[in-house]
Amino acid sequence: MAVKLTEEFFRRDALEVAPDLVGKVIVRRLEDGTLLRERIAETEAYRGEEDKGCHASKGRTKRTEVLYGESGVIYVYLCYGMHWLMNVITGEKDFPQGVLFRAGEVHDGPAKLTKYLQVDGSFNGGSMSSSPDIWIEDDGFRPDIETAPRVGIDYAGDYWKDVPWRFIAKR
DNA sequence: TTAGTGATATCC
DNA sequence: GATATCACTAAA
Repeated sequence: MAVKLTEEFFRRDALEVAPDLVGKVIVRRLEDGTLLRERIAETEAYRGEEDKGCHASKGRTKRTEVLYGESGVIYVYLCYGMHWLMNVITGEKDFPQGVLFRAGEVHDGPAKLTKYLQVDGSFNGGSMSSSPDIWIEDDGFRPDIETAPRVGIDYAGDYWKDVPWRFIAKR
């Protein structure tokens, strides 16, 4: 029995939402009606302006604007000119925090996920809790979860790059 | 290990 | 206007 996650699910702290999302299923409906499903295997939390790994740490800009918005909003960001990374915003409005979808069970790697799901910049600012094209389901599966330091943010400094805000489903 | 890629931010 | 930076991947 699959339940679609609502905006309330995302309105909690990123550090609660991120591990809760592991084991959930991303469902993507393509324009021709095809349904793509991918169980989430790995997420990372980005939380607050003081988190040097979070884009919002540099202040509120055009790019990070959606981080400050409503929970459940999709934040899609083009990295290195060729990779779309997908996040969902969590927590209250005006507090920048979100969860990055880092890997699925099948498609391991943030850019591979978006490539498979055919997510691009046009999804930025959309909603994960009320969009007809993409949403997340809870089918009751509860994996064991491991934590680890986040990756790809060595520039963030000794403290922030080691914070264990990465959540991985055990196999 | 390194090249490739382009939007964004920051600096003239 | 120009340059530096980057939550990555693939190829070697």
